[in-house]
Amino acid sequence: MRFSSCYIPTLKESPAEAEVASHRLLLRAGMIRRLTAGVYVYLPLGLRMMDKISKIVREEMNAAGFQELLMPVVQPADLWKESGRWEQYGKELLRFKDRNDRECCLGPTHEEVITDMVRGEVRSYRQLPVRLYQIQTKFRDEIRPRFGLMRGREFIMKDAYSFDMDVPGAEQSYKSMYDAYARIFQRLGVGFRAVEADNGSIGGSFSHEFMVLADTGEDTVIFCRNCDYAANVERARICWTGEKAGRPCPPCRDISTPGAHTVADVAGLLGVAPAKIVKTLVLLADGRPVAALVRGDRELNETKLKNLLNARDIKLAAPAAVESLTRAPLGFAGPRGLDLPVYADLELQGDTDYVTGGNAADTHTMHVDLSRDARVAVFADLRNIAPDDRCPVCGGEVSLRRGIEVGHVFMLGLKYSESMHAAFLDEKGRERPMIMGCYGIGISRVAAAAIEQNHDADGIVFPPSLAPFEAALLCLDPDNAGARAAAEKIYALLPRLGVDVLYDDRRERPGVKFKDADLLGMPMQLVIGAKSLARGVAECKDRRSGEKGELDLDNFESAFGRWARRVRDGWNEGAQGS
RNA sequence: CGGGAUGUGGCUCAGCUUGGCUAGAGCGCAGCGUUCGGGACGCUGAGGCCGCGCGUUCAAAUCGCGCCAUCCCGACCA
Repeated sequence: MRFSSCYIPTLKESPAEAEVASHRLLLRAGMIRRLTAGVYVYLPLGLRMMDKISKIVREEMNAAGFQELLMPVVQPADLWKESGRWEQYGKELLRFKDRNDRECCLGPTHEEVITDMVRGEVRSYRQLPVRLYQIQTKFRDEIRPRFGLMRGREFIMKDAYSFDMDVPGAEQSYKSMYDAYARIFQRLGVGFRAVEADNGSIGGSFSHEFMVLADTGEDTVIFCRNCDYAANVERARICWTGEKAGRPCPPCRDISTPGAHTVADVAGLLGVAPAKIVKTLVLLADGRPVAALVRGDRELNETKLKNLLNARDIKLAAPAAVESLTRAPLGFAGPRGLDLPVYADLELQGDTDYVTGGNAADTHTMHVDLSRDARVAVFADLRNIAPDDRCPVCGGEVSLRRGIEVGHVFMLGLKYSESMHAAFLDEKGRERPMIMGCYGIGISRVAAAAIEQNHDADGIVFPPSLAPFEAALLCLDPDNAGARAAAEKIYALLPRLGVDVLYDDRRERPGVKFKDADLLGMPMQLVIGAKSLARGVAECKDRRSGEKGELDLDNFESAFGRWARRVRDGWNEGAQGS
């Protein structure tokens, strides 16, 4: 493509709305524009990038034996009522009525639609497995859209679904998707980890997330430094190997702690370690109040509590509710004499003689032995894993890193096939539910994550596999007939070598072209000007390493071929993953 | 939904505290000229319901109230 005829509105300055690198650079490079909160236009360059990603995804999906189809964005409410998610999904599901007053929604995912379709066609085990995917626009009315393409409300997703007749078959489908995902992210040149994850509102029996490691990620993942255990913190099991404390402690005593609302306040005032304080949190599980206890230096994991209680929804109680339930202002709740079901983190069994809230204003209680002084319903794993914890598999040391969830594979089991009656007849003529899996990749989010990982002070540093163009060709002196002719010749040649090129033929000053080429981040830069022409060469620059060289114009094709291979190899060596 | 911030030409921002004359700058855009290897320079010019509404006032970008939008921090997810 000739730059002069392209719509690539680059920006010299960063728009104020963009905070993180990928958002800023996508805007500056003229790849996206915001239409409204969390909804973006993909400009030509941005669309080319999406197409590059989609192409790789399609190749790997097809290779894994999945077939592409395309499902509608608008879906009837009936299907969602059947699966039970019309009530479950919450406000993220954008609902509306059509002219006939029928309830509809915009598809945030397609389990219902595809299950409905498959159950209508598939009757026999002979027709299984069915393995399908699509690349399509999704809409989720997110509470807080953020960071450009990272968390949009409207976004592009690849979603795949498998229907198998038995568990081994379903596991085979799951495995082939898991492997395909690893290949996809490797080919896209992003550093990633596959981690165990919670299933969330999709449901099912187990799942893995594919995380791109980046400090701006919204998730935290932990992985073992010794074995290959890796998990989302939401999910990471904690192996508490301590002994149950039998150590007796003195009787409880209330103590005045005016104004000490936080663990830090109490620790400072009483001169005790945060680990000797018990945090008492009041939550509403499906509207029912419960208390959760964790050590003062730990964080409650609400997902674990939600799963333990089998609750649909869990949230911290509002301050007013806490006050009426504990008869004390926020910050002074304690398990002693509390008239609520109390759930305590396992680790709290390891000691006695804790400090807790006193359930009265400006009061804490010392010398608390939870098994003696409180009625704890269950001790369970309820907290987030921390850097000082050990790997639940091998006991090794763990690391915590931030990550961006770009893919998620779910073993759904019977969740949808039972509620929506997707069944088949097996070889003995018995009716059995299909075993399902579903698998998502956030195509637009991958783009953001890749840029988050690959950029520098000058702009984007695109991995070749998803660069809108693999090469930039700059003609610095378009008015010089010789330079122009040489550039045109290269421009005609590169596509024949399988390299798509953005040819900057604009009548702009050289500085403008250099800046734009760096900003747009094409992996290979070629420069032709009167100066280089006089030496009989085209200059070349590897965008990533910044390494410069010269390619002989007389022998251009082979010189370019060698250099291009070096640039690509540099990326392949850099690619990592697990 | 709670907390914080912001809203002034296409972009980045000043002006608002202490109301007052024709609302400014840089970038970008158009024309002309000089330039021409890392976002040039000069001259000329176009472009603004100062987020919207109501109010206070002789007078509002500026003060008050309400609304809307956007961004950031916490509960969801690809």
